[in-house]
Amino acid sequence: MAPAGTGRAPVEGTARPPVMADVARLAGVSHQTVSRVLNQLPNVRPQTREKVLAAIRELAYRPNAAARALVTRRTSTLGVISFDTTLYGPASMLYGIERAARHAYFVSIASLPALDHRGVLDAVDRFLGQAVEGIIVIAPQTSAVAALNGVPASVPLVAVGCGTKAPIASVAVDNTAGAARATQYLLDLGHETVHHAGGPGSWLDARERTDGWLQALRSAGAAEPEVLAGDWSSRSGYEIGHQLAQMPDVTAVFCANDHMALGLLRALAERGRRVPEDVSVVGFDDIPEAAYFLPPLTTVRQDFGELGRRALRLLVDRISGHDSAGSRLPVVPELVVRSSTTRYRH
Amino acid sequence: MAPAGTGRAPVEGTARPPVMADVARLAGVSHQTVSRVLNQLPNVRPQTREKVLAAIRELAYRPNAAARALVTRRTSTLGVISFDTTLYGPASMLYGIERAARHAYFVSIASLPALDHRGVLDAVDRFLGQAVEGIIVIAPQTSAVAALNGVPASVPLVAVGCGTKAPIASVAVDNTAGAARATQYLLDLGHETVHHAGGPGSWLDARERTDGWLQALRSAGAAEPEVLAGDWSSRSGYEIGHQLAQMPDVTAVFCANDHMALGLLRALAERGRRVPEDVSVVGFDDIPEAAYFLPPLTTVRQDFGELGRRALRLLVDRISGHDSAGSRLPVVPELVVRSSTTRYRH
DNA sequence: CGTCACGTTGTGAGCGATAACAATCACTTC
DNA sequence: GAAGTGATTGTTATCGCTCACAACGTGACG
Repeated sequence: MAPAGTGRAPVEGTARPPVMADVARLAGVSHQTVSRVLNQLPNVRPQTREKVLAAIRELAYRPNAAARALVTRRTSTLGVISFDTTLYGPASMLYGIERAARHAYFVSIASLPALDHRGVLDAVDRFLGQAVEGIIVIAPQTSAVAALNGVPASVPLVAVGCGTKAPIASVAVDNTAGAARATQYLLDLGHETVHHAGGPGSWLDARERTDGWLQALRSAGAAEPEVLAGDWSSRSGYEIGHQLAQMPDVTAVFCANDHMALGLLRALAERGRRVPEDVSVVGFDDIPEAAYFLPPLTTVRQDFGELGRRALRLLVDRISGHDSAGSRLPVVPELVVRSSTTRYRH
Repeated sequence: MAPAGTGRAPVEGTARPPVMADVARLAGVSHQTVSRVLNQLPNVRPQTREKVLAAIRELAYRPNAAARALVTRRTSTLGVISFDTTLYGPASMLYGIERAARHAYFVSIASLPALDHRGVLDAVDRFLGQAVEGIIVIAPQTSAVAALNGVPASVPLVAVGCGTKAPIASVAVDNTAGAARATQYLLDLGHETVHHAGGPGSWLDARERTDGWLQALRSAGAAEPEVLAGDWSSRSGYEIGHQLAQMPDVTAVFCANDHMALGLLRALAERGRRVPEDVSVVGFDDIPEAAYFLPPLTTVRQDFGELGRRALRLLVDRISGHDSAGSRLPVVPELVVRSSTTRYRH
């Protein structure tokens, strides 16, 4: 047989991946019928469908995503922008998002070393170039939220873990309630007041936790000690611990997160202040290791995975148009009592 | 002016994003010239280039990634398959990879709850459907490596953190050397032998660390205690710690990772065995918190970020054809001495 | 027995970019 | 002054798929 004039000759060396036309030829149908089978459209005779499926298997055919995206204008891709995914919180949220999204979307990531205005906008721009269908920003810093306001609304965008009062679609943990709960618990134990090792002021979560702590103190009429601000790291907790250890009236400390609490515990131990006998300590997050600190840490549990799943649900709702307010309700954190806290004896 | 018969009328409501032809029309050139400007091809008059760039800016034009991918057969996308990205190691590697890749690639992720044969193959398949240009597998488990052997070589694939002896292209930390170094250090401090809280046997890293420990013991002629295997978690370290605390001859313990060491420290403290006076403890990884354990942990530092970067370099080399063996050299970990270890007094 | 409806299948026209090639123009160069 | 050279620009085909619509066959119905 002379080669047909249809163009593509079956070259030996270059194993070009099969395309829909190849499947159609092998199955003895038109390319459109193959497309119908692929997209599960009705009105294909079962027998025909079987032939097509067999041809697909035989050729190990895989539809070309780019060609499909070109015509449907859907990429089935979401973008997640996150600050340092090495941290437990962001990593857990990312994990929750990806697990929930994978059955319907690809998840593309952008990890930023800093959530400055420029970085966030660049990341959004990159994703728009990739034609993602939606973007989730794990944006715990005020600067990030500010940047998001400057984003054109050409693509659905959801923020997560950026405080409950952000002016954009978002899901969040009720940091304020969690912090108030922890503080109240310490006051109920008889402590006259509670000191606070705070997070960095540029983070909404940190501010809200400080707010919750302050609210609890005020409604109890307790003294309001100055906040010692750290940066979430154990190192900063350690430094704050040394400062607090010098103040004899400190009997209870609420830390902005568990890592800072770890550093604080070490500083107190070095100074000979026993926990919980002399000082009670509470953390925030309930990282998996918190139960194995010395002593095991009383802390406020955040369900990061659930947060990620809710963010995804909210985003999918926005992509499809119907905006369900339900998934925006803040996730309420829960106090986990361990042995780093005890009743204050006068 | 009557609307031209070129088809697309400028509809008011449906703001269709601008395409290359729109830019060309506005700039008064052909779409090909626009393409040339976009792809930085030579032989475009500076003046023309400026006109085109101005039109691009005015329309806020953004090239359509799908259309480009369709014709170039390049998606500028990489896939990263990882086991539980919540863990510090995988999260750090992912971070390193993404940071290194972003200037040239999009990074799509797949987090698996378990690295079984099926899950890995599914993830690879998903990525092939997305037409990624390469895949990195953060595959620390033997089962994952086994699964990778069954993958068709249609796309470049690199494994990272899967031990140094895996039969596929990979980069890794020299776990064996690190473990031997830690063990030798303890022996040099005068300990007659070193006990080992091991990781799960299904992980190559765990096996290699156990190997290194064993090698060091053997070459020193020391006794070889039975390995107590955990699962990386603080909880398992805690349980092993309770077992070891009952054995009076235990004076030094090498833990497979820092989290297990944390649990072990707590168990020893509960049993009244002081660290380092009664028992010296060494970890592995040097997570940021290790310096703030009680006492601060002597450990073996792994540079996960560097590992991620090397994995990316190796993958890019393979994509472009020239396979540089250089980046395959194992990363040598470093012993970080803190106060959880001390000389053994007879 | 013609017509209509419906289930099933095929045909042709794009989607928005790049690649290959042709066309034009300003200068040399002999 | 004709031909050749290289820079610049335009024209057309093509990537692999989905969409809109046309065409076909079959049975129900008047």
